[in-house]
Amino acid sequence: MSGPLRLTVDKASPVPLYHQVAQGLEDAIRSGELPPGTKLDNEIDLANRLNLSRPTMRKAMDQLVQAGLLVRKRGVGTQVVGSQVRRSLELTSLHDDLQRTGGKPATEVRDLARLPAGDEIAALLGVQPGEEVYHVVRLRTTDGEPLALMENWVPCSICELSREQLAQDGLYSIMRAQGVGFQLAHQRVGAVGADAFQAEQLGVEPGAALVAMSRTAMDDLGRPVETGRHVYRADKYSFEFTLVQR
Amino acid sequence: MSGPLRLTVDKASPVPLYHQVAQGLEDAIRSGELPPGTKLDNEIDLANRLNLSRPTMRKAMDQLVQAGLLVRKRGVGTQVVGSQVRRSLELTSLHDDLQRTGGKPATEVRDLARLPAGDEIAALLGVQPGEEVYHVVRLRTTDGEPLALMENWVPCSICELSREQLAQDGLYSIMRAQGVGFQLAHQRVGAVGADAFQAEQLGVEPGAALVAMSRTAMDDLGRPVETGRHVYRADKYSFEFTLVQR
DNA sequence: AAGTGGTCTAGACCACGCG
DNA sequence: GCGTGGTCTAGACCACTTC
Repeated sequence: MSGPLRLTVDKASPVPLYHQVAQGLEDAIRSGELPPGTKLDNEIDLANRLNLSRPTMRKAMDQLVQAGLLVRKRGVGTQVVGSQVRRSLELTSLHDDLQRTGGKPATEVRDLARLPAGDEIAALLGVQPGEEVYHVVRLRTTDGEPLALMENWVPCSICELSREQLAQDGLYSIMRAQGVGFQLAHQRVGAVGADAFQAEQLGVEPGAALVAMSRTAMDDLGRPVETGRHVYRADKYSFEFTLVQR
Repeated sequence: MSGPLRLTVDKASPVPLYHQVAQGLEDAIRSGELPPGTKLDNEIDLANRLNLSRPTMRKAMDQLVQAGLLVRKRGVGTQVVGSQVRRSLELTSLHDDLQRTGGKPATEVRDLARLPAGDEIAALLGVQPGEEVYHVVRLRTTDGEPLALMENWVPCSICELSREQLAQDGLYSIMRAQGVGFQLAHQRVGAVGADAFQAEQLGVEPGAALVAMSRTAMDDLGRPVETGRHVYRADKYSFEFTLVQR
């Protein structure tokens, strides 16, 4: 591909240039304008054509390599990954994981309580055992079908939670609106057989396989602000991601 | 932390400077020399102290931010993430995922055959239906305990496989030794109830929850070179990873 | 106002793959 | 040998946070 590749950047925009370029390239790839296997022009030409410096151009391409859309090879060039399986699984969203499934999501609050943290939860949240934490249990449904049972703990010192908000807004939205700046999260994904309560809530047989996820999220100072354990119906949910060789 | 932080770089080494710095910082963090919550000096001072340019210093720190070890905040500074849960789960290894569990891993080859690709496998591998592919079934054990049942497909045109090699070396090692350069992989992780064969092989009850993983790996030209479906005993295996807000 | 990270530039040299 | 990506430099200006 040495063709035109209509792509423009707005140097006056507050959006970083490398981000504009990355977005434009990603759109071109996902739209099929740059089909799988297409060879891109070299970095310097591309940079010149957009009136950018090479480091800026490279930073844009770095993002797409990281996302698994481009493949670079020294001495050869850069190509669009040759596969249909590309999909959009960046793993970067710290928002609720369920947005992308389509359908009509709804959340029912099964429990909301303030209670003293047990040893395990206290350790995960980096607070003293006995310090008050919120305990939240929610059932997530799409189109009326149960999808996930979510149990979360949040230190009461960090924000305020109410049933009304939780039914509407998602835990992360509520916390973010109160000034909690999420930065990173550690996750563990496995499988577990449904216990009686989980089976009843999710509408499956006891012992049925469920996807189990534990997560601890941290704010911009690197301190834990939320931890949770979710179980998902295995027939309706799985985690997807892209690994990149570094 | 404005202390010395003994950290040196070797400008003559073939190892990139930013990688040396990232490695040194990571070691200092994991060893406890830089405890959770420690505030680092600013980027310019650090760069000067190591006789590096700021972009190089930043690139090193970028890696650790990406790995979830550091947290940056504009106008404030950079800190070591405040949590014990840090762990070493970069998700970067395209090697077999099982190395890190310790124990004595062993692999038994349950099947190795050349057969024409079905529609689904052909689509995943980007070959014509009916083209010959290897079908590999292996059982992975640690300390004699079954851990995973692995089923893989590889186009015969890409490399040669034998039972002897497979019992010894791991699929990826064999393929890499024959010039296949892995670059990225798409993975999907979920849960599934064990069928009769899986239950027998893994030593669990039929219907027991298993961790299910599907993966398609691609070479440096972005073409699929391997696809597989693995099931793991849920009590012995889970996937861990770190999400970073971008 | 001062200090921090976020972005960007315009060069440079090197290592690698290929013809 | 040539073209490619990989690395590195020495600056610059801006946006944001804190005091």
